[in-house]
Amino acid sequence: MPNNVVFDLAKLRRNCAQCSLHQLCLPAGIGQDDLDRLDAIVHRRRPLARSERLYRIGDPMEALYVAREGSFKTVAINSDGEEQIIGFHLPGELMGLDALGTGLHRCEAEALGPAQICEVPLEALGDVIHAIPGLGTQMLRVIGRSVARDQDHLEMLGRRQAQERIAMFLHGLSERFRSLGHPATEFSLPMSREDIARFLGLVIETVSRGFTRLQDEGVIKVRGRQLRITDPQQLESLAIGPSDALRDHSCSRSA
Amino acid sequence: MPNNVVFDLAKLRRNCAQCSLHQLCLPAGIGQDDLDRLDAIVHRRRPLARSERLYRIGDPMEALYVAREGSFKTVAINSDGEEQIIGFHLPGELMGLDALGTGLHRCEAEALGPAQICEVPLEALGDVIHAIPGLGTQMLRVIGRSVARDQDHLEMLGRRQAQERIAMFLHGLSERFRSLGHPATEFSLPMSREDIARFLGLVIETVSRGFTRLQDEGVIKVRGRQLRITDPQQLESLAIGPSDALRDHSCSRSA
DNA sequence: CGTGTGATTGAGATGGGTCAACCTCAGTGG
DNA sequence: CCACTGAGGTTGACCCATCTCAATCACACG
Repeated sequence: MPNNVVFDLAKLRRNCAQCSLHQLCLPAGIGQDDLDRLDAIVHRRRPLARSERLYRIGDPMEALYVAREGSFKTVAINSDGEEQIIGFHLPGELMGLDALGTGLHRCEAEALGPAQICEVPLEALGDVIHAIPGLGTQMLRVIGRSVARDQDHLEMLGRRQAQERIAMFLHGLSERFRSLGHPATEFSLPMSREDIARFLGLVIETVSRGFTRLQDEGVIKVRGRQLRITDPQQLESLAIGPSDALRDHSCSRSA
Repeated sequence: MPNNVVFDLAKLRRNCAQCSLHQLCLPAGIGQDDLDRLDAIVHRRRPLARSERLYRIGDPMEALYVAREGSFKTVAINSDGEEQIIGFHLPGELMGLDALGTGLHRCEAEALGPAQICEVPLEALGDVIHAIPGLGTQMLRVIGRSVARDQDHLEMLGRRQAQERIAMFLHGLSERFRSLGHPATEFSLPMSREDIARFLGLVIETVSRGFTRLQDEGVIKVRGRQLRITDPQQLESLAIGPSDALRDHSCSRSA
């Protein structure tokens, strides 16, 4: 694979520019030197197959990972074997922060399909953070986004009805695809219904019924994992501020 | 109150040693110089009264905060005004990470009772992190613990029954009191039933019933906010691995 | 053309939400 | 000293969203 190192580096750099690492290294107008230094420490790993794991619960933290191709899920498993999906990670998104606290991973990261990743070894990271001004701040920002996502997730599990959760999930996924440059209204779900259910704190049948209902309402069109959002507006209003949406309707009629 | 500055600083340092900042600055055998430097940037603020807010949603991030006396809650409020409590913060625990991502706070931090805090101004923090080797790593560790707590919370909201949630909550609170050097089996709840409900993703009546039921089962004794854990063992087995506990019982009898 | 895995659908059971009454107690004022 | 008041907490009755259990479907794969 490393048949041509120069070519490889160039390709890597191009990739970094369009993955979440670009938010980690580029924004403050990073120089070419620093960029090279960063590129030099980023490892690639052999491709992963579906259901292969990047790390398991209890593994010592060795690196931060970025999905380069393919998607991942991070899963927490409690004492009685129940799984809770903590997050899904599309190409360009970060994984591995769960071990920051203890140095041991508390989740599993599992490929949802064939995948490739970039890996930033932990010890190298410390050096580079010190060497490149602003990188530490940037990294905090990336971590912060991850924290924010967890908190949105919390809010969703704490207060929302099944149907709202499903709408929020699809809407969020659509936005993430959009920001990756993929079509936002037609894509294929990288994860199973089971995974969705365990992410949303629901049971698979409820997810299935929710999809069917959204389809009956003309909001989406699903067939297996293939999804088309036929009424993005409506999906959005179901997702953000469900009662707002209702209020909007009634207000605009009465006012 | 700041009648004697020298005395004040000494007191502050003593306080830092026993609050979560000690995990942030002391562990790698930090020198006296660095400790002084850290002490110098830590602000105190005037005492806060019950229901006063440290920051509000949308406020720019200015500092990290540590509860010094009294407890806090951090609350997310969604589009239709529903509140989800993201976390409770006992003395020595950190607040303010929620703004790392965007630089704007996405939660409110509100004092549950009379409280005092220490404050680490953000810009000073950056300097000190660079100046004190190992502090950055330590800070990542503290952040990691906060992430871990959010993920436990997620797991709880996603998969657990009301009664398990309540047991987990009380058990976790008890552990935190223990690690603060307070009695772990008898304490007063810093938050209302309402707050507990909104933290657990339940309604207040369910929390109340849950308490009553735990009391009927002889696990706790509650009167208002005063709580005694009469059977810590049983509480723990309800909290961690509910079905394990059941399995244990039946196994130990049959095997 | 079976066989298995994932998804959908239906029917029935139930945990916990909703609504409403009531209790407890601290604070206040007569 | 007692009655009133209001906020927080408890309890009960009812109901519904979601879970459970089970049958069926869809489709990929050997």
